[in-house]
Amino acid sequence: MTNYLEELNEAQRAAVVQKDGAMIIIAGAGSGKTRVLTYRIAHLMKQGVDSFSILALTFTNKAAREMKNRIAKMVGDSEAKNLWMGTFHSVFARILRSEADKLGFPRNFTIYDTQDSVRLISAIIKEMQLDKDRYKSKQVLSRISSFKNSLITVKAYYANSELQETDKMANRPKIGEIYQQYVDRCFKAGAMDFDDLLLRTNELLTRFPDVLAKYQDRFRYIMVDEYQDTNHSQYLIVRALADRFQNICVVGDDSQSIYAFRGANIQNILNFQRDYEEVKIFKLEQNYRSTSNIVEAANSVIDKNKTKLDKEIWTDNDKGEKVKIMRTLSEGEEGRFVANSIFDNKMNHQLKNEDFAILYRTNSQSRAIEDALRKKDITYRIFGGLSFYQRKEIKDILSYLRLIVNPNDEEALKRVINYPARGVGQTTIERLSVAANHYKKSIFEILENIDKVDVKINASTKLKLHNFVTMVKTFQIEAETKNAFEVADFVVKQTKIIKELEKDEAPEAVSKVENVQELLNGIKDFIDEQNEEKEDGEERKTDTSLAYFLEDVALATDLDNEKNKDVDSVSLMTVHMAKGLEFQYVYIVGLEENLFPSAMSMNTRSELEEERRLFYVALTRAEKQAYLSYAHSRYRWGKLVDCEPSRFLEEIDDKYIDFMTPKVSPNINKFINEDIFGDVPQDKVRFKKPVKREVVKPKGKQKSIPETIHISTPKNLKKVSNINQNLFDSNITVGNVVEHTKFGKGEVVNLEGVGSNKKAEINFDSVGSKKLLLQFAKLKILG
DNA sequence: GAGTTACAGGTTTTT
DNA sequence: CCTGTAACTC
Repeated sequence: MTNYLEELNEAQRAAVVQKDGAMIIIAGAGSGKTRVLTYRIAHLMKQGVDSFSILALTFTNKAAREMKNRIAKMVGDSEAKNLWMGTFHSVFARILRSEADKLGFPRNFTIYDTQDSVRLISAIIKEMQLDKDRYKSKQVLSRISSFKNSLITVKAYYANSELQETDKMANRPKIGEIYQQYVDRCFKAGAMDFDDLLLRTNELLTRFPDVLAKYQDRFRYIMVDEYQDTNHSQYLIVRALADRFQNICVVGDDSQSIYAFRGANIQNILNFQRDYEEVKIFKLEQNYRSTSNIVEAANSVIDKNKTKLDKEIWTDNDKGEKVKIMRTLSEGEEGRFVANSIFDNKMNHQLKNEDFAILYRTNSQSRAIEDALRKKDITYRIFGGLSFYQRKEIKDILSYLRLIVNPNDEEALKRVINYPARGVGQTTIERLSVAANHYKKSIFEILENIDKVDVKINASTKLKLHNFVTMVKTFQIEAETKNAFEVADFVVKQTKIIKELEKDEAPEAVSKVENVQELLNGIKDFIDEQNEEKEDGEERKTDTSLAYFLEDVALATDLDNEKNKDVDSVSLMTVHMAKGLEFQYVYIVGLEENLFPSAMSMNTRSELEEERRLFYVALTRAEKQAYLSYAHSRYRWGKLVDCEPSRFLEEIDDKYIDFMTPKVSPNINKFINEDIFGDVPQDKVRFKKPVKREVVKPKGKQKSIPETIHISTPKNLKKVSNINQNLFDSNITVGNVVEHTKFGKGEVVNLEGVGSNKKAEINFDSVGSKKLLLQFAKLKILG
């Protein structure tokens, strides 16, 4: 091991060598926080601290993995392996598994994801015959979630008249009852939701002093990364565990606290000094990541926040280019600007795709960007959004696997009891659910005893249910001797899910089959990894591999997904997902009022300050250059809305920014084609009667854009649609790969005719060659 | 009970 | 825009 301490600056080194006691590291963006954390852990071990007694809690599993790898390089694989490292959720899920029986949960408890929770709450609301418009399941869940994060149990809720009053005033007096039902049903199903993983850990540590003592004794050195984003529940866990030895090191940056919406409490970091004795404070204020223009620009924005810890971020780095701001007319133009700019920068500076990131506030913004990147042939990768494991076809199979591990898992059961269809309808499920509540058993237990319980179900349905139970039991027997991959493969074959998917002739169905295949491959990879670890001496039973896999899946983030990692691509993600990452060139798009800052978060000062921190996080991801863009109009729910530039743009000190002038195409037709109609969905245009098309007059200097563009007056509305269609489709050339709503993918092999008679001969993968009138065919150009 | 269609309604952000 | 659900038919 080289002399790693010399690689650190003074402040960093001081933090690394501080061994005992409570300490807080205030780490500004790009100040080498990860390095300090990893070196500190390695340093502890070098000083003789047992690796088994170090607990490091990170924000993502990816961060934990990377840190572990870096430490392994310093202290060796076998030692690094013993470290307890991971997210709060994954570390305490592991601990809860081994202690589950104390809380009355089975060891193989299921982890409900948000979708499972929402479905369960919907079911409860329905069963209680409440008005589902007044009790919106998502809102109810988030209310319950906030209770749990504040450690307010059902009992505590009923003891708190203020909370009940709030719900009464909001016209939702039954929240407590729903909460009660929800907790009961989760318990009966042997399931914990995300919040339970923390809440139940608190319960475990409070109710069982011996368990608390055990883990206090084990974790003699505790580190928490991204402390500013911990919620009350997490805060209490940390405090309980650290109470005995008080060797607690928290790292964070109050300026980067962006998770208040899920219960994060910024006070945790602001008050840390009050919670422990003799807290040592370290401030990492030198930024190594970004140019000084970026650092200063970011500072000038975050200065507008009132609530913050005192610190001064500075850098020795070059000035670099100023932060560039680009105004565009539409989201389509914004996309093209980004794509062109990436293309140019790649050429001019010999960069790879992976040097670029495009960040946005909401996932739905990715679409326009994707289209533009595809047209420019720039490979990209989207992080977040609907994750692979949340897709219907995947969740269905996972539900079967979940049932094998835990047949009481009610949400899994309800998903698959009639998929593929086996004649068990809604009424049957409702009756079973009523019976289950009545007997205080799970639905599966009712099914097992279907002949002994009093439930109005006819004989033929009973037989079907019986067969279903037998099938699940067969799977369980398989799982006793086979590994997760073999079991999953068996399940897919037995249930004939692939055949079911193939019945569907829509083009999306093909990719569903592929996804199922991919899931199986993923399970196989997982098994291989497990086996590798086992060879290294770690014990792990094969028969639990399925349970482990499911846990992994439940707690994995999209960032953890290693798939396609090696393909050089531009990264697209929300600003939230980008926290902790860095890129040479960063594009932050959609800087408009009501979008960023979000319309939902402008009501209070603290909400707005969080949005501002979010913007700060976005800006400080950039190493060399940051581009900010906004559009004058954008489609929201299929409707064109006008936008105003974000207030955050004005908040940046002028010294650090440069306004870019949009390129104006000399060819006015091209302009019409691309900028007015290029990104308009056809069915919307039809109702807009664009006889005379007003073009928004851009503010500020703008060269030769005419104020009004005339288009030959159409005879009727249908014609309008055709004109647009032609403009739209005229981009198609021979060799293009296109997608048709019915026939799927195909290649354009020939074009003939003009105007509305223009036809394309397309060789479709699925149905072979077809000639289609472009006027009618809805084609999407893929490349 | 299954399958199809029509329609409402919903978007921040995620473990 | 997309998804989930209600209504309707077989």
